[in-house]
Amino acid sequence: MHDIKFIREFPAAFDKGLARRGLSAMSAEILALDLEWRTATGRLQEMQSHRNDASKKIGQAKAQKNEAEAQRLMADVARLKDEIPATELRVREYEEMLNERLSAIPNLPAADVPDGADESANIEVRRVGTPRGLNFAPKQHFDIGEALKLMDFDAAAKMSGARFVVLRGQLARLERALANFMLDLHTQTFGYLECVPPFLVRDQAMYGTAQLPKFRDEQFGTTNGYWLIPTAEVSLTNQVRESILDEAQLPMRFTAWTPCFRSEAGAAGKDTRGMIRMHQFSKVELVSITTPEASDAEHERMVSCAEEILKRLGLPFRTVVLSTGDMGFSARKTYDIEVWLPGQNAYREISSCSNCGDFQARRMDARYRPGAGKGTQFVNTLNGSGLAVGRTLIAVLENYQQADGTVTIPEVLRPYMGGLDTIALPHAA
RNA sequence: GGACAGGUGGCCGAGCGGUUGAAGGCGCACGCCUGGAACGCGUGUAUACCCGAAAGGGUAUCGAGGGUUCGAAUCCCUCUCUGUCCGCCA
Repeated sequence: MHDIKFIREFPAAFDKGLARRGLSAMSAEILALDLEWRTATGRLQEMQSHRNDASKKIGQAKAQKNEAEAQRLMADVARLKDEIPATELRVREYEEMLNERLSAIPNLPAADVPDGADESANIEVRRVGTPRGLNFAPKQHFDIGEALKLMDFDAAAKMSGARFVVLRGQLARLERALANFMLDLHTQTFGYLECVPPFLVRDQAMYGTAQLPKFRDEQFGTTNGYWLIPTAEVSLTNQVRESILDEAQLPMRFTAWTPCFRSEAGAAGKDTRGMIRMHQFSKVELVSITTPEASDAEHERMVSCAEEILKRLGLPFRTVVLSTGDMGFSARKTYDIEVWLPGQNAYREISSCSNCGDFQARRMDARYRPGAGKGTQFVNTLNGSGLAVGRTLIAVLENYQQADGTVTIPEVLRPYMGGLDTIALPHAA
């Protein structure tokens, strides 16, 4: 949500930010609406003031048993009875129009975000690790998984249709091992607080992190008003909604391993084979709540926490900063981490870390009290995958595949796999 | 699902339809006191929005939304959340 005061004060800067996102100028239209609202509000408050004044005097007159004076005042104020509700209604209508308008506008990009229309303008900031040379033709993860009889798309399709999978045996365990490894690193080394949050949330939570109102089609909802979270960002970030924190409590760092549900509307035909793009997948999420001053540094830190997972797993990756045209709705700046997939001979997104500034905080009404000075300020919120577990599993399969169809388990995961060092066909020994 | 009991400021806790933004306490801030502290004393301590250069003024907010009234924290209705007990249940 945008700050109407900022738009009033710096309309040109606001429009310029929109232009960088490829959007047309909106400040004039918004400010016209704002002026209507302020005019109506002024009028309403004048009438209310008048009424309050008269009511007070009526009270005094009655206390003094001056019934005639009371009657006179009551008649005087009677006409406000019609006007006040009508004006109230008008104020509310303007307010709603303004909110509707503002809540559908994406966050403005940070100054150091590269301009561009789409992902082709993204800029690689670093590349870590080198793809291991394979002396055979690398297979894609689904071929590896199906050959091992541990990844079953057909069984999943029979009960749930496309974009679902069943993992079994050591692959099911690998998923759990990856999540545990990630959680342990984030909690024990990086100081994130592990959470088990709700997977079903109400409208206002989805509105707070800005999945609503604009991205309703991409969500799964229940028949009785809940939404399945598309990411734990929603539940983790909304923990601080409608609250006023002490500056000393910041930064707050949360992590959670949760399932994520996405309808993938608009992704028809994309990544139809394999488990790159599922309706349901699991992810270890990172969320930070900080002061505005600290959020840029926290953003860098968060990216490095996510990267550390890949480093320890020995998976090659590159980190890119998204261009204005490729960023998500709430972000003012986003880094994507892309992991190397030999089977696809490509880097594919495995994490996305965004600094949302105070954009979500305004929607959630999440504030803090600065240690020095009076009043309250909106917190900054950041979120990032650390990492998408399903895609990490894919990356392990493809990068650690052997010519004989087996998969070596990365050293750091072996303690989580009961000491196992290789995934092979069951009963194949 | 059934039956009760409740939601008041950072926290606890009063509150008769009229000068209550809201007693009292705690906490916090500043000042006095002190060698320094505690104690004590004094003063001050909500949020959002509107008008204003500022000083300041105004409006709204006692879970939410409606209603009654000249006037609602207080009365009525609906919803919601929390607690307790019963039932059911992983």
